[in-house]
Amino acid sequence: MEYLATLNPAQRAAVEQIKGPVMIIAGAGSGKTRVLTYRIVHMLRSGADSFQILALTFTNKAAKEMRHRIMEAAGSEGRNVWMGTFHSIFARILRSESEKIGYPKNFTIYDTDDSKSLIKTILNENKLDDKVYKPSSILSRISSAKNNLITADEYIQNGELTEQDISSGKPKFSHIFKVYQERCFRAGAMDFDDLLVNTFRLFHFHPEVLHRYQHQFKYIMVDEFQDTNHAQYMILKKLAAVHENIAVVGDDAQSIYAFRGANIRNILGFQKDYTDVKIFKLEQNYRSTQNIVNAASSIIEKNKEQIAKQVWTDNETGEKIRVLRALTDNEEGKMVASSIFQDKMNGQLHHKDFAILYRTNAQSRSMEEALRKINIPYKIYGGLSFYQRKEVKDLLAYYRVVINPNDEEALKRIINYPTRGIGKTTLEKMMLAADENKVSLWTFMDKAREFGIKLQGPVEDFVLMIKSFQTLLNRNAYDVAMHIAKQSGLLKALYEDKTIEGIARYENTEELLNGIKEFSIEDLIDEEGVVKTRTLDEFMADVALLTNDDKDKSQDQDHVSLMTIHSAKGLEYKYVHVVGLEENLFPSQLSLNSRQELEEERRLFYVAITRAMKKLTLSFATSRFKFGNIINSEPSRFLQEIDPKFLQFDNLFGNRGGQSFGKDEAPRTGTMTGLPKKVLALQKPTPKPATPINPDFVADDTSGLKVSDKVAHQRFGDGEVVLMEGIGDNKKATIDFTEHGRKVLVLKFAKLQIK
DNA sequence: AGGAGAGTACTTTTT
DNA sequence: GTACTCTCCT
Repeated sequence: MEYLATLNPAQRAAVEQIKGPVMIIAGAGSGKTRVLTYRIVHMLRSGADSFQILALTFTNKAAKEMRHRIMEAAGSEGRNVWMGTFHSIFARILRSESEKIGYPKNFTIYDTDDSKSLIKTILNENKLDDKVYKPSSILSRISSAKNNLITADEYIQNGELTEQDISSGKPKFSHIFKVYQERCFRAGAMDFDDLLVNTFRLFHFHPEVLHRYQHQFKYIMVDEFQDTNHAQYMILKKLAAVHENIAVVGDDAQSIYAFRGANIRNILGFQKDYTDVKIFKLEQNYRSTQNIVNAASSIIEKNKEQIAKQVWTDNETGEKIRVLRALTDNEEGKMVASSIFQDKMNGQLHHKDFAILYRTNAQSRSMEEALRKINIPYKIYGGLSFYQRKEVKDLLAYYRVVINPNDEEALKRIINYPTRGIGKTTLEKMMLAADENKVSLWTFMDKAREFGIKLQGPVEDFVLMIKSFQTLLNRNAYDVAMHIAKQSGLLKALYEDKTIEGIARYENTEELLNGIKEFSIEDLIDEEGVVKTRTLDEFMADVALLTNDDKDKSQDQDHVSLMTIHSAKGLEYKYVHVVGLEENLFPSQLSLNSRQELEEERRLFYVAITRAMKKLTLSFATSRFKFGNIINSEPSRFLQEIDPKFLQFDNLFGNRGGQSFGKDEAPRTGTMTGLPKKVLALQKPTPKPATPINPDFVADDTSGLKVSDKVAHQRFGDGEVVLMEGIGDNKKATIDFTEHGRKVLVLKFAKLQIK
């Protein structure tokens, strides 16, 4: 039991308690993954069979990481542990049981795009305005109903819910929900949420199936428990009901998925549902310096809703947290890039020791540009997944249709791609007729004669082509995949496109085919030693659940990592830059409506800063591109919530730190340099823009403004133009103000008098 | 039916 | 700025 010796008392106690309900509250950087891994090792050493262990995570990344660590610690024994995301494990169960609840074995998994596309179709057919019924918000409402295990029929019966829809101007919502569900079912398709709902239904209506899994999973572990939603928790409770060896690990301070239905209250519910629960708190942080840990604590204590715990560390005090101020988002990128360059040189570090974290994917652009300019290798994580690229989805859609022709979303994608003379009108007519007859689009096309309709030649040809592909399905996955890619004409269409993007698309398609090739040569050998051919439907089984890092080989290359804070959860880097600390960006404008949402943003910030081991740098820009034009931005309130004794204000470029935001800037000293006074004012509810000094101030027309013109600004007083740049609405003037220093003003907004 | 050009709406976060 | 949608022309 040598592995136990490396643990601290709290960790060790949590590892050794493998029986009964257990809750582990694990602060950031407290060795949570280690505890989870060693717990599994401990189970195996205590005589458990690996296939009796179920370990659930929330993201692919976390699952992959844990699998890796277990293989490391427990060797090949670890291979049989049931480990994966909720969605992938439940998909696996449903693959073998789906017929019991009326779905085909080869059911399709609709991704978000498929779901939205189906919703758009339904809106169209019902002549509903997609400005009122926005597909994304319809989908998220359907999703949240499902996450709470509310069926479409129950929804319609529920007066409170339908009342909400009426008052929000969407009285038809419940109808859309119902039709959506019927259409998914008819297509033999489950969306992401259905994987949970249907697992619950399976267990609920088929006790014998539940019984089997209850007995199989003697030990259950759940990572990131704070991120589970109601449906997931209800399934867990069912699965754990026989052995009750269920351990949940989580940190309420890192709950960042409430927007997706995650329910922190599950943590409280767990304590109520299992009164004999043993609770362990992991509070010692092994990851970060004292400055970082303490700064993080000073942030998170602003939240009202949380479980009391004291995260602390034995590590060195470390450097202060650096705060950088930039004029524009592009300049922020330059600052971050050159700061990485300098730190790397000074500290003899690798690029992979650095990460840049941001709130929204759109922010990656300015960082990328700056890194590229000074030749720093980088890699963007997240963003558009390989499997979400149009050309990849197109080819996958062929495979989906061949495997499950009722898959209407896939069918719609490929029926006229490459173009084969089946236009929009024909398609819509057929879809309407199919719906009237309550059959799938494919069934209608296939059996058109029985409905007394003669289809156009191209449609008949298409049906025959798909059927010919279907006869090949029991062969080797790669052979079939390649055959379809060629015979459908898709590969040819892509090959003929010689634009840069076209070539990239062709290469992506090739990459997908290569992936299938790799998959297909991993022959399976069964107990009798017979080599089993890997088929295309096996490859396709959970392709909808895969994300970028599932096919990523270049893990250990030396590059700076760029990602959203959400996808950084669970990771750590020596040097971390959190960028875009501006009001309306972080915290997001959309989160300012309620305290709950603001607290989630704050937890997100907490997650961001606790990723850093050695040094943390925060940055913000005072103006930034949005919707194609420049908007001014103010520093985030979060900057201000950090106890200033942990902060240090730096100015990498020139002497801008002494500049002010407002007119009433007092001289600053020492580490306070650059601390915007205006930020302090943000503590008050809504900061009003500064009132004009001179109410009679009248601005001149500045269209003819040029360098060395003398001007006056209503707040900054007198100054001289030193630089003009940009055209049209983006025309900017750099002006040296006598009392307020140098500023760049966008003429469209700036009120200036020419002297 | 299909493509090109113009117009518009948009940016949270992920399975 | 971009991605998607709509409309108009061939």
